[in-house]
Amino acid sequence: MRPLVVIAGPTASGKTHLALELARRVNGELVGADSVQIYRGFDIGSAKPTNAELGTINHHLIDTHEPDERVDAMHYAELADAAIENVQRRKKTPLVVGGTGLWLRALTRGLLDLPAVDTALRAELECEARTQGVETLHRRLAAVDPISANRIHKNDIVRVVRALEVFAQTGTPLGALHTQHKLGALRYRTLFIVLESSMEKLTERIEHRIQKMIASGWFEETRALHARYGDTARALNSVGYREIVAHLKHGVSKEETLRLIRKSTRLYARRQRNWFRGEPDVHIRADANALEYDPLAQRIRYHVQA
RNA sequence: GCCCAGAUAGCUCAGUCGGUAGAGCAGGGGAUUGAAAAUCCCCGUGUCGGCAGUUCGAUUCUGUCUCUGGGCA
Repeated sequence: MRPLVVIAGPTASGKTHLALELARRVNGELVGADSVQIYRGFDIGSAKPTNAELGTINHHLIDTHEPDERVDAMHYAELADAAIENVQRRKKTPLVVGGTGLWLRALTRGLLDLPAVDTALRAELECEARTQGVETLHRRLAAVDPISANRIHKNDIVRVVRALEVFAQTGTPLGALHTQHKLGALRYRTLFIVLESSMEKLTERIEHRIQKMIASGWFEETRALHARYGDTARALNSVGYREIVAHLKHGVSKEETLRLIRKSTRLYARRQRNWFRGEPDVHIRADANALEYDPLAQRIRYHVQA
């Protein structure tokens, strides 16, 4: 197993900054793990590292896909495996950095071994959920996969649809597969760093960052993306972008839009914190400021060379 | 100075024909196995402005005081 550094944590916790700092010290390259940064054009609102910040540091899986393409967790993991191999072949250290928990888990531990998503089937189920109500689908799920039905709330359209989809594709209840699979062991020798911060501090940083994004033209960026891709870009439904789209389409005031962006960003940060809090095999949990300098670089060098 | 309307959760307010109260917003907690920045779930005790009176019992009725808004001088 080859070594790998993973830097995760909530939005605005300083992941990118730390990753760039480390990349310089350990001769590393960035491998993104971010479900919005992977799309071209989503620059300002996703806090994508700028060319100036990157300098000579190479990056992978950032800016690699068109907004109307579809990348899911499993596909990401395959792409990331390839990117990591590529970096390692050149005797450099991959620094996986991002806040998309499921993608990181897919990469570091693997998901269930299942057939690729059948988009037609999914669209059909979604349509049924919309016309007949999710509860109807949930009842159907209870008949074929009681374990999942019991675990998934009847309003959780994403998971109800996914479970029905898996059963339709494989004939096996997803619930049964889950009980067998558990969480796999780490697929790489990994130094897993999770950045943590109090909500107060995070809120402050989020506020500051949003101001900066607006000043850099986030509204204009969103307007252009929406004009070009409309509903075909799923990332337009992500934190901030979705609020700006509502402003453009339904005339929500700018003040109200900013208020809503702040709110959903904070909620998002909390969701991420919850996710990473429960993640096993994390080696370092700390505030980014405590990690920027030598002790960490030393440990990483040690870890990587060991 | 007089008249009227208010004073209840962090904010805006509802309500209790007298038995100590609940919505929205704000805020908080949690789930998460190919949509994941997605999707979903859970959480409301506060001298009911102060004091006194009536009452078995007052946030509710009465009086008074304070503050706020509006009107008249």
